This record gives sequence, C-alpha cells and structure tokens, in this order.
Amino acid sequence: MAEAPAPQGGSSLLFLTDEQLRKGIEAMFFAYRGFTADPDRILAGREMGRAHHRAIHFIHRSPGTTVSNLMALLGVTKQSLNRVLRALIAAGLVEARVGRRDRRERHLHLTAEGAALERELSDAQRERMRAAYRTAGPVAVAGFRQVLEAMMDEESRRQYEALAGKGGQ
Amino acid sequence: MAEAPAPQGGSSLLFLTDEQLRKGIEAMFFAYRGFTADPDRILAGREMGRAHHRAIHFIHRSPGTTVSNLMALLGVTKQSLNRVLRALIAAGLVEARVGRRDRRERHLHLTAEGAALERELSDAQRERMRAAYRTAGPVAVAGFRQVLEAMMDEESRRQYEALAGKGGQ
DNA sequence: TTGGAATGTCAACAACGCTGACGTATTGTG
DNA sequence: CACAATACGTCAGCGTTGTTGACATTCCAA
Repeated sequence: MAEAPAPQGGSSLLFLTDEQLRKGIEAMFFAYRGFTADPDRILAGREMGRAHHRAIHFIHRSPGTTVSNLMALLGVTKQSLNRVLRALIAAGLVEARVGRRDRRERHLHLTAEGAALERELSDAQRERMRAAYRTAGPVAVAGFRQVLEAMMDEESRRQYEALAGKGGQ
Repeated sequence: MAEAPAPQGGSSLLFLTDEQLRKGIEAMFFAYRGFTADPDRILAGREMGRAHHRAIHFIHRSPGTTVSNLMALLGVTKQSLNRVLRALIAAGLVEARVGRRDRRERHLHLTAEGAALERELSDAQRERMRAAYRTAGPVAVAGFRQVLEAMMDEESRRQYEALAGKGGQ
C-alpha cells in the first residue's frame, strides 16, 4: 500500500491516492486550528467566542442583513443565533433596526464599537492569511481556493459565491 | 478601497489584497463546514461527535500512541480527552493497553469494531476530498496543501510533518 | 378576519472545551 | 531507601455553542 511503484506515466493520478487524501485531511485539521487561533485569543478576554466572531464578520460583510439571512449563512438555529445576537446587542456592538417595509424583520448593523472589534479580529486573521499567501505564492493560492470551493456543499457554495460577488471580483 | 486601479505590472501582488484575503477566509469557513459534514452525520446517531472522530483518526494513524501523545496532537486537556476516550473504550471501539517498558503509560489501539467505524468515517471524508481533488486537479492540490501548511502554527506544522513522514513520502 | 411568516423567548439538554484539585501507580534520582 | 517527577484517571464546576420543543408576539397578505 505504500510501496506501490508507479502507475502509468503521463497524466499520473498519484495525487488521488488514499495517502495524498489523508494528508489533505490532516492539513485541513491543523490549518483550521491556526486559522481560528488569533480571533479566539482576542475574544477570550471578552467572554465571547467563535460564534460571535462569525456573526460580526457577516454583519460587517452584509450590513442590514436580517436575522433569517444570517441564520441561513451561519447554518445554525434561530435560538442559537439569538443568544449570540443578544450578547452582541447588550455589549453595544450590534444594532438591530426594525424593518421599514416589513416591520417584523430586524436589520442588523455594527455600531462604531462593533466595527472596531471587527477590524481588530479581521486584521489578525488577515495577517495570518497574508503571510500564508505570501509564502505560498499566487499560483498556490489559486489552487487553494479551487480545492476549497470544490469541497463545499452545494448550498455553501451558493452562499459563498453570492458573497464573493458583492465585494468585488 | 474597491476601485483601486492596478499597481505596478510585472509580479503583480493583486493576490494579497484585502479582498482576496477575505475571500480566502470565507472559503475556509464554508469549506470546513463541508469537510466535517459527513463524519458529523455518521456520528450523530451514535451519541458521538467530532472529538470522537479526531481521536479515532489519530489512534488509527499512530497505533499504540499514548494518552499524552494524543493530548498534544489534539491540543486538548487530559480531562477533555479522557471523557472521549472513556466513551470510546466503553463502546468497545478502543483498547488501552498498559505499557510494557513503562507501566504508567496506556497505549491506545482500535478494536476491530473501532477500525470498522474508522473506515466508515474516513471513507466518507476521503470521498469528498477525492471529488474536490479530482475537480481541481493536481496543480491546484499542490497549492492547496502549500497554503494550508503555511497557515499552521509552528507546533502544528511540526506535528503535521511528523505524521506525514510516517505514512509515506 | 384569518393564516402564515418572521421573530423572540423559555426550558432542557448534549458535546466539548476549560481550570482546579486530588488520588494512584510507577519510575527515576539523589 | 526516600523523595520527586511523570503518566494517568477522576471529581466537581463552569462556559460556549449547538440542538428540540413549545409558545407568544407582531405583522403582512389573501
């Protein structure tokens, strides 16, 4: 299983061996740990966690988004999200404005203080990402994104692309 | 911020813009969700979760590993790991053998049943990874791994490389 | 007016991290 | 041998983040 010589030359499929796949799996595990380490550290002192970071990120990304939208994006229940939003609102980081056309909806916005925290968090995360990108180079980065996109569920890919469309590209 | 024209030509650093970095961050978020979705689904019925999967994975990967080793690899406390190991041992999936040279150590092994579950879990995860790899192609896969490795903490990278060395290449 | 959609809230629970403290073998060292 | 250190297990308590289920409110729309 490890001493197989080499298959047919040409368009080698060696990158699809179980061994290569396993390495990819382990790389995802270890890399994701690094990916979340910096924001986790920052939020630890504020009695908040990863869920708050995610909510802040996507509210920043789509100001005025509704609770339902955010729920779908984060893939959690309204009860779970509500707990997080309540904390963010209580802390003065997020504001929920009643919808004008549909007054049942709550449109979510970051306050100045919330935007400041968002910047602190994303600066840290972007800095790590930037270092990784710079080390790996533009060709590697293109491949990185291709594989990640192919790994997503249909639904996630739709959401990802909808977001990507908004911010440029 | 979005309407910046283009910097100097040549070795363009456009892949290091905040916009590109943000896309990478969001891609990691959505992809990791897909990455863990299949094992999560399988384990949901067995009153187990992601932590059990990780323990099973690394015990399979390094049979005979000790509790301390596993603790360092997973980056959790012994209390947290102990809870998971107790469940796995009670379920007959893992066996803890007293060390021969050092009888304080417990060497962890999968039972036949544990190995069967490991196969079920990793088959599902590998299948998704294989599909993503096939879609993206070998060049993209190389870049994918390069960026992930650059994203890891020092300590994680050491562990990742130690593991990679064991299984070939 | 009535049904349904959007939201909020209470209660209960589970998974999985953490700290702190203590106990028990076992091993290595002075 | 005495003692310190190591490896492991366990109890107790706590925090974050996810889940269901049930129920209330508000409001749009047919």
